[in-house]
Formats: sequence, structure tokens, C-alpha cells
Amino acid sequence: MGITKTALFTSEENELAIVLKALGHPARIAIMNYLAKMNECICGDLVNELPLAQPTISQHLKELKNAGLIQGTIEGTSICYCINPDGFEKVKSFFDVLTISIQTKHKSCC
Amino acid sequence: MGITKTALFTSEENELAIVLKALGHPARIAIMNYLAKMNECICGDLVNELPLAQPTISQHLKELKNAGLIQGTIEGTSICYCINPDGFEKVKSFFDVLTISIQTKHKSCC
DNA sequence: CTTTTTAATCGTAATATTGCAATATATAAA
DNA sequence: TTTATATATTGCAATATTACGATTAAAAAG
Repeated sequence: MGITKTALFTSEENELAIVLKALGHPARIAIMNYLAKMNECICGDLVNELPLAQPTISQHLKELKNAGLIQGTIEGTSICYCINPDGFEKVKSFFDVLTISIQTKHKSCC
Repeated sequence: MGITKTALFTSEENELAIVLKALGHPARIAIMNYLAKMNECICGDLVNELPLAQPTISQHLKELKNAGLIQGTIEGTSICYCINPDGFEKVKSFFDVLTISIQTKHKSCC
């Protein structure tokens, strides 16, 4: 089908999946890494940095923004993007919690 | 196109994207949470736990396994699944590194 | 007002994903 | 050997994603 049955899962599972799915593409990983390194950038910087066309990068930025991982502010003709710490924290805590659960319970595996 | 241009990115970016993409589905998040809680389980447990058909769950398990997030061991007629700590650690360190980068550099955003 | 700069949107082709019924496989039990 | 149990695989329909050329929008510069 290609359609995810979101109604069958908890909103927590769905929200987390949206954020992780947004990170599930090398270009978007590269964008996040670049933003972490540079603190902020505009779309044009990424067009110079990544081997993708401008509309493609603009689309990836849109997905990261929709997932709450980045935010953009208009500055003249360009838009300044940076990482949204709130969206990022949501994912990190998922991994932190799971890691603790794994470390305490997983002595060994079947 | 629907095809990701993996050749244009670093292997680190690509590998990380594969793992995060595997986690980018509510059913697979639910499976990971269930495994973290129960330590191990068989496919049939998940069929009872999740509102999806057996072939669908089997497929999700396959994707998590391909991404290196879980491992399965044959035990009689069933297969025992559990979280693969190595695959999991790879993703967690990505978030840890990015978090440090965000916390130290991101005083404020544009 | 016109031009330039910067980025979003539209339209579309190629490919990937999701979900499941039907079937296959493989081990254990009778 | 037959039957039951547990899971994987196949095949397919519906939908989503990726990528980019062409275009549009909006602000700044001239």
C-alpha cells in the first residue's frame, strides 16, 4: 500500500517515527551535521555544500522543518536555518531511555 | 524518482540514514520498545501485541534486522529476537555527538 | 519600475514503501 | 508420515518518496 496505518499506533510512537523518518536520508543527515558544525546557514550554503539541486535541498529542509528538527527565520531575501533543540531533544530522550533499558535488562541475548 | 543518491554521500551518512530510516515507522518503534521492555520475544508475540498481520510484522522484523538493530536466533520452530546493542550504539552516539555540538555552540538561533 | 538574488512551489518521472492474502518452508509433535 | 506450529517469502495494489527542470514569489539593489 505505501500508507502507514498511523491510527493503529500511539501518538508517541507516531510522532517519534515522523522525526526518525525525517532523519532517515543521507542528505538530511548531512544537513543536520552541517548545521551542528556551523550553528546556522542558508539554503544557498547547502546547495554549495551538497551535490543536489536547489529544489531538492529546499524540499529536504522542508521535511526537517515539518518534523520539528530545524527552524527557519526570514532574513532579507534569504532564510536562516538552525537546529531546533526541542525537536532534537525528543529523539535523544528516546534513545537514552532505550539505552538504559538495554543496559539494565540485556545481560545476554537469545 | 524515489531513489536516494547514496553515491553522493559519505558511507557514514548513508549507514546512519539506513538505521534511522528503519526506525522511522511506528510499528518498528513499537517493536523496539517492546523488545526493550521484554528483553526478547518471538514473532508471534508481536502479532498478538500489534494490530498488523503476520507477514507485515515479519517484514518489519526483517528491516530492523537488515539495519543491524535487532538479531534473531532460531529456537525450535520459532525465532527469538532481541535488540542488537552494537547497531543501537551507532545511532545513539550520533545523537550524543550532535547534542554536545548543539549545547556548546547554540547559544541562540537566527 | 526593472533587475538581481534567494528560496519555495509545481509538475512529473522513476522508484520505494506499506500491507496483506496466499503460499512456502521448516521444525516439532502425534 | 501426517499434522500442527511458527515464520518467511511471493506477488500485488495503493500510496509515498526522491529528484529536478521550470516557474513563481518576495525582498533588495540599481
